[in-house]
Amino acid sequence: MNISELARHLGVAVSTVSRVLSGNAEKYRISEQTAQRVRAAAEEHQVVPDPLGAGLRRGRPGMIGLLVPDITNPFFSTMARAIELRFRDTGIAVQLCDSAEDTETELLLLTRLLSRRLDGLILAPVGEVSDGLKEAISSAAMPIILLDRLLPGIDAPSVSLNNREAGKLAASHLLLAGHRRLGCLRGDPGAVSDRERIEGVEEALRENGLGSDHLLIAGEGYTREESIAGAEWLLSAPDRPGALISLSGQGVLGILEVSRRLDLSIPADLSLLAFDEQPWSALMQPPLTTMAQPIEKMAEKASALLSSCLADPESITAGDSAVFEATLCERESVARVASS
Amino acid sequence: MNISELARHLGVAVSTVSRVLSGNAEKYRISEQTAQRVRAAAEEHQVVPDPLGAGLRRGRPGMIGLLVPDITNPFFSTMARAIELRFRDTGIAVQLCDSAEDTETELLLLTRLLSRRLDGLILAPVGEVSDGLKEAISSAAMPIILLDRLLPGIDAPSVSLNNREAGKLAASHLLLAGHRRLGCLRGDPGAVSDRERIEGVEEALRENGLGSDHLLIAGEGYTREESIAGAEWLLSAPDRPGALISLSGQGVLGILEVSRRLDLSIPADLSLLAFDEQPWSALMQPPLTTMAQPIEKMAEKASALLSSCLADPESITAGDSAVFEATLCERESVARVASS
DNA sequence: TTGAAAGCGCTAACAT
DNA sequence: ATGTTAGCGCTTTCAA
Repeated sequence: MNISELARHLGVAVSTVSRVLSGNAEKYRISEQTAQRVRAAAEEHQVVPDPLGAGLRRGRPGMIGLLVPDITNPFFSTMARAIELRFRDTGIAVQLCDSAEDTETELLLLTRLLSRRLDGLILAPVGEVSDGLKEAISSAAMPIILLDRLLPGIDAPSVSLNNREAGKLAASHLLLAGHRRLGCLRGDPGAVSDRERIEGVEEALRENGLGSDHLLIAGEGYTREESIAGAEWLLSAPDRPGALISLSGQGVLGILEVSRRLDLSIPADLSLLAFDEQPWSALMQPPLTTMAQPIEKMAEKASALLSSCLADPESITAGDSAVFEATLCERESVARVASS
Repeated sequence: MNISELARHLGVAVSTVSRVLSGNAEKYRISEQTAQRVRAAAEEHQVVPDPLGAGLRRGRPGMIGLLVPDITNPFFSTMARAIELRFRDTGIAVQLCDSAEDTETELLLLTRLLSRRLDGLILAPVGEVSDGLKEAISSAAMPIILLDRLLPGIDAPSVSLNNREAGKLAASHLLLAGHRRLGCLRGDPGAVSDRERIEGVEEALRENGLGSDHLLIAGEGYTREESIAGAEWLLSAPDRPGALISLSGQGVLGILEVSRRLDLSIPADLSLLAFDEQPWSALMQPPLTTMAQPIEKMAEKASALLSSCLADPESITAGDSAVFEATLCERESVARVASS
């Protein structure tokens, strides 16, 4: 049953029912008596205004899009949950899309999402900027919030980590422990976030009077195979780094697998610091030292930014972007060594 | 720009544009020339039929709902990804909802999803059946596929694991290794899936001439705290089991944490077998013996069932439900002991 | 305080 | 092979 039928059933006008069920009874000064009657009948017959009709009329479907590179990554699934929860109360649904860390898929999905005339979009991009992506985002008819990995040259409100500082913090921790040769396993070589983290690492090295010849970088992607390949390269280098930083949450698994294969003991032979705190981080042997991101807070902030845009599209600009700080979780995968 | 404007722009009827852009050019014998012209113009002006209008007219929004208990659980996020991918090509979007393993939230979300008049719904329930849930599902106006945790008394097509057999397989493995006292850490005590797994365990015990006094069961939920509490109870029992089965993917983390705290070494002091293969399972110390579920295949099957329902609601009944088998991944967390 | 009616963008039945 | 048009369910302006 839809609201017109309900209206006929009650002998009132559709508009009255609409006003009551959309919570505008007060605004239109519907008599308390009528309102009650409508609500009761709606309850009884399980009548809810069809979002399709309402959306069409309003010009907004009451739905936002969420495009992430990998919902399987705890980082993004945690965000997805927080975002859905946050918008639930507003009566706004979340449409999920997963680009599988692939830029082409990402562009395809983004285009579709944009053509769906959603209320807005939270985009956690793969990280590489193409002309197509730039074009799509800048010509978008809906508010877009960038999440996690920013896109240089794209001017949109965003929520991200202070990657440079996080990288610096990580490297400093390793340097302070006496390490002098560092290795970084990154995810996507094109992603700014990883690049910024590496810049932070380099800055820490510099402050310790060390040049970039003390830093090895590898990694061509986020998959298990790519992580393993990168880790292999790092750990079989002639002058093997004594400490590794995994710049992505998944990368550390590759490092662990390879170090086991090469019979390198952590932290005796190799110190390890991994970005992203995971449920299993503390349960590894040894427990992993990690850089934790305030995932929920970031998701919350992204949701808040988008909410503001929905209320008033002009209220938020790229200037309102938020940057969060990572925190070091010291455990036992980093060993103190005599600095040579 | 919408299709009416485009039609005016081209000097053709809206219906023509509609027919071309909905891929029905052939069916309506639109001339190739006109079709080309429309397609080109649509491309140029980035015109896509508004799903809201189309959905309203068709009576279907071109969207399915996906309600999971915890998108943060790799089991469900992997499924979510597979499902979204599968429906992407059909042009059907996926609305994500997370019930946070809470039955009340679940019912609320389910009610909302049902009132959204979606094309269909894939429901991975928390596991407990309430009257409200039963009522909601049976009176639903859209096809619903149950995923993973079934609901007794609810007659809907479903995709699940052969939990009984999986439980039996797990227990047999432990018994064959010489263990005689087993412990199970379950998630939700109300969920059938866990109950069936436990039945399988009991069956294996029985076949080995052992009564249920050889089995300890604990666990009140899926959170870290609940897992730890359950593990603590199991491991501090007077006659502590020599082998534990984690019935949920997360539970094993609780067991690991508690066994470490109690200074129990795995597998020397305690054998461990965990349901669900995780990216980190093989990288634990020792590598974990697990029961792997064919997640992608299950997601694929659920999608296929729902697709069939969308094509013809009558084509699928509860009888078409699919049951998958788990496979044992033998690693090193189970020790062979002298059976007493 | 409530009702009538227009129209959101689209598709499909009907008309030509 | 294409055009005309009704109407999907709703909200909101205008009228009373």
